Amino acid sequence: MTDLRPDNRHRLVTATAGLFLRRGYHGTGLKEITETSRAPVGSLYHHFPGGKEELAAESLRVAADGYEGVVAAVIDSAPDVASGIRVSFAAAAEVLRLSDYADACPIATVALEVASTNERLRLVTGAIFEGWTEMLATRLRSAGLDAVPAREIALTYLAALEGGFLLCRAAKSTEAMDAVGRFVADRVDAALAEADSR
Amino acid sequence: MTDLRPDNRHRLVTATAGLFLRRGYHGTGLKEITETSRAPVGSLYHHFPGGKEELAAESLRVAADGYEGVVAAVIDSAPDVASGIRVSFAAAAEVLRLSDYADACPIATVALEVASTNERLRLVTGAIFEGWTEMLATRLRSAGLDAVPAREIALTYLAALEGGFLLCRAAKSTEAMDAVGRFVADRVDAALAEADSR
DNA sequence: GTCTATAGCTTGATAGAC
DNA sequence: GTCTATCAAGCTATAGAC
Repeated sequence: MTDLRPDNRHRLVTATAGLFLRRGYHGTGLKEITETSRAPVGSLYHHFPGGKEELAAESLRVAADGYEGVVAAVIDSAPDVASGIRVSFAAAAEVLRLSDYADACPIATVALEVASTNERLRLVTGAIFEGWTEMLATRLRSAGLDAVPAREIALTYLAALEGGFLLCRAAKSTEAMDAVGRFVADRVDAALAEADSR
Repeated sequence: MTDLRPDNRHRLVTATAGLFLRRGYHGTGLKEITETSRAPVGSLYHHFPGGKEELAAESLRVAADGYEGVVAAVIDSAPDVASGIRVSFAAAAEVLRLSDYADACPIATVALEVASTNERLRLVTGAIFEGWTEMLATRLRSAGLDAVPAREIALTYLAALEGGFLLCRAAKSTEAMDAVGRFVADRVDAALAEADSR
């Protein structure tokens, strides 16, 4: 997990993303960031003149790109979208269990923290969720759904996954993720069956 | 919104709950809490010897009880559970819009912040979500569902609502809540229809 | 029980040598 | 670009008068 690259800027970004995942925005101090990335404070302010906020914006975007890539790969490696979605929920539950319920969405905690207090970061998180939704909607359209139901199901998938992460972390149990996974995958099956029958 | 009771302890709790809603746990300082509740620091530590953590635990429980009461009242005032659930999603979207996307779940932000960093508060948030799930499952059982599907749908309802809050706040749009509301309510309709036909 | 003052530490940010 | 020293302001918590 530790970044060994001799590149302060890169290590600052990955360390920040990792700390946000478990501690959130206000729970992560610059001291902790510079310590775990082994970069001096001056280096942080050289690469990110906007300070913590600017570093946070870039870290969120990088973490989001990585997460989107992983989810897309999981879905695309399945024989069809519906089973890909089913597998992605199972994988989310498995990662939660293996990480003692720490590794969940790299954006959600910060998104809630900044939603009403930091407009710049709120826009960053909004754009990330919009990008994820579009990634999913694209795959559902490729499977035969019209644009409107594809977007609706994509939003429902994402909301269910995020709500599942929240309930599972609070309970230290994967029961909620298992329940929402079944629900969403069944819905996708039904929507695709209906589209095929036309 | 401001509490006018001449009771320091009570005002501390309600002020804390209100601040957590918009700023989260680490984003809320004791200074802000004592200022908005017009209670001195000494009074805080007299009533809550455990400091911020103990005050937070009680504030979360009080806010959760209030929220559960409102949701239960909304659902119970509808002619049946399915339409009650439909109305509750519409009400959540309406409150979001009216509050400029600030008034959402009073627990979620803190729950994510503490999930991997504060075991005592994590247990408090876990118990709250469990209580809400049971409140919903009870109503679904009363409507005719068996215990297992009732619990599954209750968990899905809650996860969808929480995920909807997250996406709506980040986007400053109710699109996600509208989408998940339709999906969950339709699913409840289907489950109840199947139970009735037996 | 109420309240003020303040300790002790950490925070985000800056200045300036190298 | 890198790094250290340091700042002012914030934090949580405590002491002790009333």
